[in-house]
Amino acid sequence: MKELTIAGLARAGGVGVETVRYYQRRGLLATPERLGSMGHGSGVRRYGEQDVRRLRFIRSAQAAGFTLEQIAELIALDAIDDRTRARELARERIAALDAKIAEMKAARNALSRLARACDDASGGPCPIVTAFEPQ
Amino acid sequence: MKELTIAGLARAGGVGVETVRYYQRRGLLATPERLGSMGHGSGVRRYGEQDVRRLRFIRSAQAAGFTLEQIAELIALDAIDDRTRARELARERIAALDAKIAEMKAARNALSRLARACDDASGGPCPIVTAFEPQ
DNA sequence: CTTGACTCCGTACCACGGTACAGACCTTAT
DNA sequence: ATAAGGTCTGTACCGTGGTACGGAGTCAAG
Repeated sequence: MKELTIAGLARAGGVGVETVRYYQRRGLLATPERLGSMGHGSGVRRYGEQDVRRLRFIRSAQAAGFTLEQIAELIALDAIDDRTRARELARERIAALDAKIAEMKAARNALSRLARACDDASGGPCPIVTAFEPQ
Repeated sequence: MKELTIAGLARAGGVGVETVRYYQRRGLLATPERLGSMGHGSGVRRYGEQDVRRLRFIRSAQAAGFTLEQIAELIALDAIDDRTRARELARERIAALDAKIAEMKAARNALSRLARACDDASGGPCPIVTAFEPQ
């Protein structure tokens, strides 16, 4: 069941070994017992499917704009099944995401205008600094 | 023409005074001469429309995901009217923006699904940690 | 002509999310 | 049995974009 070393876990999650350790320090990933032929305290830690899923969840939640602290909270909420708070966090994130998406679309259009202005008026001016002005 | 003090400029740009100074240190904003009744070197710096526009440009460009270093480059390009490089930067940013927008929309939908799943199945499980898994 | 607010300048510090060692230990292949 | 290469722990450091602070100077109103 637990066959991966930390490097395998990191690879499966698309992160570096140091990042896995960092997440452990932050309490986002468990730190299993070291187990080896020499009994307690020696040997190497092993990781399994659960850990890979957890790691991938962290990355996805990050992509959704959650901070590591919020992700820690989500994981804790999942453990105790606190749906009310989870919904609250999700809805807050959705609102923030919607705002950010709108902002980025506006920026995208401003840039598009800039590029077109540069292409078109091959003799005229290309005022970069005004490219973001409203209309 | 130049009537604003640094606090006025900061207010006009929606940032703090310390942020204006930081941008000056980074070379994004000019640092006009101090001028006062006591001649050279004394007095207070004054800012005008140009500075306000520049400051607003910086904020917009930031919203578009440019780093302060890239913004410095854009400003320099504007000064020397290097349209080729400006177009290049704009197109790179547009591509990055499109990718990011798509990613955020996906995240938004995943969260939306999660919230609905929580609302609906009032008796079943609310698996937050699985909400981001593919499909 | 003082008082209070603002400016200037330098330097220090902050959060965030890692990344990079060093030095000891463990495991595996040869 | 040994050498190569991965692991473990602790601590230090990094880039980005600010934010805070101390002490001196300056300005504007009363």
